[in-house]
Amino acid sequence: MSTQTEGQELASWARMLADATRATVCLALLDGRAWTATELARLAKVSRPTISEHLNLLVDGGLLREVRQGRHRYVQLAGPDTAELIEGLAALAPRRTEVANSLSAVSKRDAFARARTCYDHLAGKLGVALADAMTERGLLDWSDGITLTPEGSAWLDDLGIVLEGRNGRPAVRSCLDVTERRPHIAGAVGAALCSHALREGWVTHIPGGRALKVTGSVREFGLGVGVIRELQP
Amino acid sequence: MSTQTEGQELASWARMLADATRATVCLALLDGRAWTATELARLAKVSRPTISEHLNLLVDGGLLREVRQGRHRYVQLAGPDTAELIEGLAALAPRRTEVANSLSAVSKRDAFARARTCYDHLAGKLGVALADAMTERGLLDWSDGITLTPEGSAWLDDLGIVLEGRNGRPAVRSCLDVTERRPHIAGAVGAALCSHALREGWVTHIPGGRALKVTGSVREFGLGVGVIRELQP
DNA sequence: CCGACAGTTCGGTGCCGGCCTAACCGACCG
DNA sequence: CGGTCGGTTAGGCCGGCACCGAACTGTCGG
Repeated sequence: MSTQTEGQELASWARMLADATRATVCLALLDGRAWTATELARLAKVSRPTISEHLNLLVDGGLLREVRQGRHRYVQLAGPDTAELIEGLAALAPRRTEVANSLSAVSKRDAFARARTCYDHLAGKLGVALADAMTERGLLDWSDGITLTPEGSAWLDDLGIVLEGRNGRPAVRSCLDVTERRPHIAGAVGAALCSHALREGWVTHIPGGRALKVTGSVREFGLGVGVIRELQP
Repeated sequence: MSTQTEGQELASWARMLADATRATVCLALLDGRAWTATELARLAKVSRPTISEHLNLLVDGGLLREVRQGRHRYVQLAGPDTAELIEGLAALAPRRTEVANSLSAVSKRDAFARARTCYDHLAGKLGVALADAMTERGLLDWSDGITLTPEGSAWLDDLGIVLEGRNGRPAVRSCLDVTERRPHIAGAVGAALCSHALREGWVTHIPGGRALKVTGSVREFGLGVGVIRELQP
């Protein structure tokens, strides 16, 4: 366990993200969807052979998981833990001041900050507000890590939410929000809440990104009207 | 805020750690001390010109801070936040199964797991046990992030611990323990507790690493005898 | 002053890795 | 079956960068 061999491992791991193309891919994959190789090539503005090599590297490194279907190679983050890892890093990495000049860029960024998906759960002001509301109503217990209280479980039942097959995944996990810098809800419950909200139409995807449009129905989540107003343009 | 430019930033940041030599340096610096360039060159087994370039890169990148004194160039982690970042990454990076074969390696690793410093605070079983004990006695409040309760502040006073000049640093912060995978206490309080324990001789450095020798006096921290016995060889 | 020592600058070398084009394989589709 | 399209393989190019030795700057101690 010399510092040197440790260094080797840390470095070889960091190298996976130390390339602009690969980093772009991983960031894109944070939307939780499976992308095809060509889609990613177009996104990262490189040729298909190039993206192919990068994907090999990331899959071999265990960061990505792939599914071959016919002539397509679908690739996605290896799992929730991997997603958390990328998320965390992106949140930690010192952010250079980003200048949003054009009007459309500004509104886009605002929408992103208001509400979006983060891998498979809700994030942005919406995600943080949801976590706050749940805490306030005694649905979450933060005393030791973070857990769902009995009231929390009952609440999920009321909403008709069932946690489907989570193999060993923690029911609820906190995840540092990239824009808010405060925790929001991840884990199996986070995923279930997100898919429920989408299924019920409480939030809908804004095409071309991870940003979400928030409807008044999110009050079903126990959010106050004032909060909800802030989540809308 | 395109995914592409984000990728650039994440990548350029990750590149700092994507070299075995630089990673080794950062890991070594986790002990919180300031090292000279030559020491690091010897540790990483590279020439002095080479280490000089690496240090330039890390300092420019904001990961390291340097102090020039006479003909020496002392370098250390830029700050607590940077240390947390490296720590976090090292904890997250998938660990290959490390085989400790020799007897001395085993006992070394055990000592490291039992008690050590982590940047400027206590870690290992000791760190986690301390956090547990403080929580149990109502000195810490985990309901919103983590804070010191009034009882906690009083306890610090009793021990004669004063928090010196912490410019904007959170009083108490939780930090994921690399070996235990459970939180221990960092932040200004963590640093104060650590330096107090060292000053009082409750723990002492085992030469040649970050590992600590634990004496019975740590009961002053409110640890049970059973716990303390586990912390000793 | 004159060595000894810490660190840097400079030039040069070698290699690795990211990228491309061209050619190929295999799946799907009329 | 022939065309199209997604993906991979092969080969070659280029740039960057990690490294070193040698020479230089600057500091400290006799």
